[in-house]
Amino acid sequence: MSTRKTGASQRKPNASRVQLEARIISAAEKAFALTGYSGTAMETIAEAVGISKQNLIYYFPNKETLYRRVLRKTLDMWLEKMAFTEDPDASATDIITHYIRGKLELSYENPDGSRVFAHELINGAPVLKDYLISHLKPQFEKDVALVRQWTSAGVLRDVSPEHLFFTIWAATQTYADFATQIQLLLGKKKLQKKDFEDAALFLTDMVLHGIVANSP
Amino acid sequence: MSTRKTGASQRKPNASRVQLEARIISAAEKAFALTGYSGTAMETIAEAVGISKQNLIYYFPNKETLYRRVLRKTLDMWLEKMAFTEDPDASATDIITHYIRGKLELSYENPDGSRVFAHELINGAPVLKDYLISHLKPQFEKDVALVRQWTSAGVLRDVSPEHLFFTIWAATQTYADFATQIQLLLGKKKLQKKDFEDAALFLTDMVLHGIVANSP
DNA sequence: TTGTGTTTTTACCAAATGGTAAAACTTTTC
DNA sequence: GAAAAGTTTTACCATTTGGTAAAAACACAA
Repeated sequence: MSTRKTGASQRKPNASRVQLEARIISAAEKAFALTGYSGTAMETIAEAVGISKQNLIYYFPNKETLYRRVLRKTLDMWLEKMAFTEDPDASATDIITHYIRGKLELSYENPDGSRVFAHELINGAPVLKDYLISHLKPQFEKDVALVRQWTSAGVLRDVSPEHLFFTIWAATQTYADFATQIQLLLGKKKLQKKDFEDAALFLTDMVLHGIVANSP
Repeated sequence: MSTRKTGASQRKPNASRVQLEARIISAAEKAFALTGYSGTAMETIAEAVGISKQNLIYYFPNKETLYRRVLRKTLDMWLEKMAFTEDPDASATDIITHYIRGKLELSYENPDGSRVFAHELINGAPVLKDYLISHLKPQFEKDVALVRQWTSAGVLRDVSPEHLFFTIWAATQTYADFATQIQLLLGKKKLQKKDFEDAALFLTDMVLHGIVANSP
């Protein structure tokens, strides 16, 4: 009874388990984004949340579990928006424009998720490999086929659909992953929405002019 | 002849020492590329070279020294080839084509260096920040100015030079950094020269069609 | 109040890690 | 061939890290 809680860690009085877990995942994402899996200590994450390491382990029994949850959260977000083939009536330019903007929005809204993903990929995707094969690849092949159709129909010039996707992905993710470099070169402290808007304008413009047949 | 006996530490650049250092740097590059700075243990590097950790420390007194050497090696390579403004008589399309191919060659020849660089940037460039400001930024601004001139001269359409560079950098580096993903989606065990050639053809084609004025 | 399930804290620990100190061994130089 | 310089090995060590075990504190219903 006399043992008072030193106000060191201010718990939210009504923080439910789910809410706390969300806070943990968010903090973990930030940490993994910065230093990758092996470079991130459980204690660092716990500190960021304001709980003890052992308490963190109570919620996520080990580091890998937490890491997988973080990855899954990002991937779920991505799958939601990364769909390419959606509206069969939309034009190729509309779909591509929408796709580029969607990916850029993700980089803007969830840069840390993008960075965790980048770490994982550079690492050789030890955790994500299976997912990439089972989920990303089929989607990719479907989208590639659609681009090929556009080319057959004379809407697009004859370009490699695969490399088109690689380029769009790279160009959109770079604003999250390499934000430091871009900020520095643009002379800004932090990338603003405006910068992402500029990027979207440039990218859609160049890509469409670059691949659409008979473009002015 | 003249070997002085001044008590000062006088080491001569023994050939074997230089060779061993090169092997160490190469192994360290591979290791840092995979797991980043904090995720890489000195012992892992030593094992890869085939020497003891203490012996490694004899050559590189601490991890940061080794890391900086690895970074510097890559940056030196990059600076050599990453020059944009070179021949004042070359056409814009020639220069851009050459630039894209050069960057893709670097990704092909030194993917590990690219990955170390990627880790460092995602980390917020704690070590490289100064270098980026002092070396990369001036070069960048010079190149941006040149692109702007091309636009003024009516050679290029009015596109953002900054974002053009960001896109080219991202698109070329992705073949090194995210090789795992690309391999997987292309269904290849390892990226071959052919794949980089395809990437070069696609990228130069799309970029030039995308930004050159009056392109067919 | 008390019993029960949940959450947090306290106390440890074994393994890994970056690094020091110095002995032992090898090569070079005179 | 011995001193000097250079290299490798051996022996440690303090700290960090992921993780275990269990006690303590808390929430809440009967």
